[in-house]
Amino acid sequence: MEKTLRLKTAEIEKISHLDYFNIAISVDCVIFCYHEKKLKVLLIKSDLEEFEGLYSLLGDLIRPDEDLETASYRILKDRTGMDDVYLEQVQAFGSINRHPSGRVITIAYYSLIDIKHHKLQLSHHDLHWQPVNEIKKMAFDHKLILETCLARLQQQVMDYPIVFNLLPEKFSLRQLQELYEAILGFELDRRNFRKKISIKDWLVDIEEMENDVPHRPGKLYKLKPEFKKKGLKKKSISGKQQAVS
Amino acid sequence: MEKTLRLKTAEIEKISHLDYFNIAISVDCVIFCYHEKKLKVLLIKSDLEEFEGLYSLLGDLIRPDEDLETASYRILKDRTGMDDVYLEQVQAFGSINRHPSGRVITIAYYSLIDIKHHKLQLSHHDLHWQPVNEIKKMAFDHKLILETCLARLQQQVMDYPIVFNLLPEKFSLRQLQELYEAILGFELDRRNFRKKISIKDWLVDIEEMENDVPHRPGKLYKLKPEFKKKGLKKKSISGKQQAVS
DNA sequence: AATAAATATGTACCTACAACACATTAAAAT
DNA sequence: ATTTTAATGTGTTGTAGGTACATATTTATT
Repeated sequence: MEKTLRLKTAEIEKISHLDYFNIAISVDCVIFCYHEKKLKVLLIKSDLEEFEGLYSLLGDLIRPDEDLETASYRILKDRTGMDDVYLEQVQAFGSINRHPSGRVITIAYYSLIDIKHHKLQLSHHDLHWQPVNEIKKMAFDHKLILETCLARLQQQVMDYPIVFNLLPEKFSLRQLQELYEAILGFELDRRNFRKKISIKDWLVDIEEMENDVPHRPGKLYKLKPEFKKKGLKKKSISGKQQAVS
Repeated sequence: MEKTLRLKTAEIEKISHLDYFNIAISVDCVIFCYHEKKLKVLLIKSDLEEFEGLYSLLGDLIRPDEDLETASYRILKDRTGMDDVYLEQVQAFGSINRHPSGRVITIAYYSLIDIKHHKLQLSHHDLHWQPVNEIKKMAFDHKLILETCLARLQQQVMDYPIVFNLLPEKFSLRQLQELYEAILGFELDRRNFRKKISIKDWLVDIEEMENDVPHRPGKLYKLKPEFKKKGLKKKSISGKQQAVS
């Protein structure tokens, strides 16, 4: 930041039309949902001719009056009508030629939304929920961004209670396990999964049973209220507290 | 990226002097070293009047012809003369008012360098190695950035062989443990630490002994060659492979 | 030769995880 | 009404790793 440090406001204005400011900054959102037992991502058809027929993530340039999170939430709100969701920054992507029309550095976020709570104008906007494991090619470097965000989600999913946006209020352990399998991409042992989850102490047994299943109904659970919404707590290292200052 | 998507090059030029491009992008590097049994960070005295007397991280605006990593390595090279180091992106910081002179979004990297291998012009440039646990206030939001990067380093240090840049080629297990304690901020049990490290299988016993210590000398070790330089491998989840496509 | 201080290694206990088996319940089929 | 089916719910065992803790060994110092 040294060079920037030395700039007074007047100087900033002087160079603001120079090359340094010919870099645009965007936010791209990997919006996950869970539908038909699959993990899906919200995509939009690219209308850049370079990427004809390909889909891209939802994103937009950052506006001067909004910070990064605000920009991400704006995109989410615009596209899904929802803003009460889990959202996390993953990484910045800044290869020189990642955007064919100019230099654009993008900051990737992922979020998890309940497909039932939102009203998409899917018909209007070339918007499309695509199962993640069926995606082959995407516009820009968005395939890489998607994979990076998915990997991050997979890392966090067992440690933090973040996926409950993707399920209805009340759910069975089977539903939860199927969701985890969709996210992780492999099958889990039912007994071990239940043990793992019960140790976490994230759920409340609400003393109700499934009633719409064609077999023995399972118990229904809710996420404990203290974990609702943005429930990311950092794990402590080695059981002890770290100290910075 | 929808808006960006729709831009042709000509359109980009048209709006390139508008507000959207009045955001500057920088890279800030948290450069760690290990010296006198302390974890230290390379800082530079701020000469912004708003931050008189405070230090800031080393950073610079990103140039149009370089990607994010290149910019980080440039800063490292300029400031320390070294480019053969571990470097990792941590997070972007983009609060609206984080920079008093204008809108600057910054992408934070951290790196680990061996203080003995570099030639700083400490006297010239107001550069200064500051122990991390003695830092109280910094310019901009750099205290937050530092803490975020330190937390990331602390997360990774036990899982990946990344800290060996900070030690001489040959080192004893005691030296290594002291380094870990400096990074983590708390003491470790000697016997358990040695066990943990030996399980990792990162080190080679080079059949030499310390000879400059005023007590019983310990064995010396080297990092296995396959982990030299940038040795970050992602751990698999739950022992199985993930699949995206 | 005795002392001090650090190295080097080992044990016991507990927790977590993976692989695996069996009894129970409710719906569906006979 | 009884049997069958398919899922739920709960164990057990073996293994690996983590934490707490003790003892013997080696070198320099006194």
